[in-house]
Amino acid sequence: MPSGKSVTVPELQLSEFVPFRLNRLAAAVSEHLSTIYRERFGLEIPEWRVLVTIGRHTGCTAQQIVQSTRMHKTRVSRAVAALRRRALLESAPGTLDARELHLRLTPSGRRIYASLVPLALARESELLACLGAAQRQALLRGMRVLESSLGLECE
Amino acid sequence: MPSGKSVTVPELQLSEFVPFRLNRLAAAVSEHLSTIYRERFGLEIPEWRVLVTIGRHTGCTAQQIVQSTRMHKTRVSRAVAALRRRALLESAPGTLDARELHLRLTPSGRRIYASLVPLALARESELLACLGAAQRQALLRGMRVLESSLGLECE
DNA sequence: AGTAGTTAGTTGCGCGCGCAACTGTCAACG
DNA sequence: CGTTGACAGTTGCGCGCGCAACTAACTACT
Repeated sequence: MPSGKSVTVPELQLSEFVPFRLNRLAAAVSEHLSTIYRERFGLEIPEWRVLVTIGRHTGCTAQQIVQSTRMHKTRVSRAVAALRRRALLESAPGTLDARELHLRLTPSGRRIYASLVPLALARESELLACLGAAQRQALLRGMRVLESSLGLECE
Repeated sequence: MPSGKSVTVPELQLSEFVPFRLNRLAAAVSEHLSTIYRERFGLEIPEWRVLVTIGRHTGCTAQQIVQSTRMHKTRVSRAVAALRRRALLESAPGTLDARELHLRLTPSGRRIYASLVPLALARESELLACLGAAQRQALLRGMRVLESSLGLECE
């Protein structure tokens, strides 16, 4: 007969728990990055994502932004509205389908895009600079596998 | 004299941009994990984190939870209040310092803790199961380096 | 053509978050 | 002691988010 002592409950240390660590890491990176587009250009994350997506895919629709960023459609809608208020993008109803709005940057929107992208890419490089080349490759490959396993593939 | 063509603006593909990928990955993992503690136990993420932390460190204070989880103190305060409402934890003012509240799980809180932790650890294993042992090690090591570089060390 | 079902995008609503201000307690210093 | 400043924790407030419901436009089927 076993002793009266209760079974050992496995311990969970939050700071070693991968889901928690991912959240914390993502939050810290976002925080670090947000100074670029928030303080210097008054953009929030959703607006920044929309701006970048339209910058690459001129004339794309809100629906395409939803698919490529996996943001909720209301979030996209509000980010587009905010950018339109600031005259950083224009929209025109599609000729074939009048429901969809084709979006493109205005000159001032494109100006911000052009000055923001190099800064963002530089920040990304700084972030990864603490890793050796092989380590960086391994990390990115691991992330890719996780993304694929979770069905996060895009485009 | 260079041609009149404007300099090529470097392109940024969001789905290749590490900060975006980290956010998306963390959100997907949280979503995947949340079914455990939300649907089955009616807990939200902050409550789950507090529960786990107190489960490991009986008698700890809110301040210690803030430090070890890096959550905002108001978020901790509200999570503690929610758990107390459900009688999953008790609090007692410190004998040495009456400002701090020492927190510990009630029997029913400990029961939930004991059934939740193995499920969460299993989910973490499932998540990482798509990676080979070496790949997993490399990913975790890379994350550790990033965390350290961003000052996210705990305990 | 007319109707039903679907899709693109917007909006009202409730909620959880972080900020700032607050209460209560402790420590330091004259 | 009394006062001043720091600290633990709570609360009022504004805001951005996602859900659900909505409008408008397209498609399909009879």
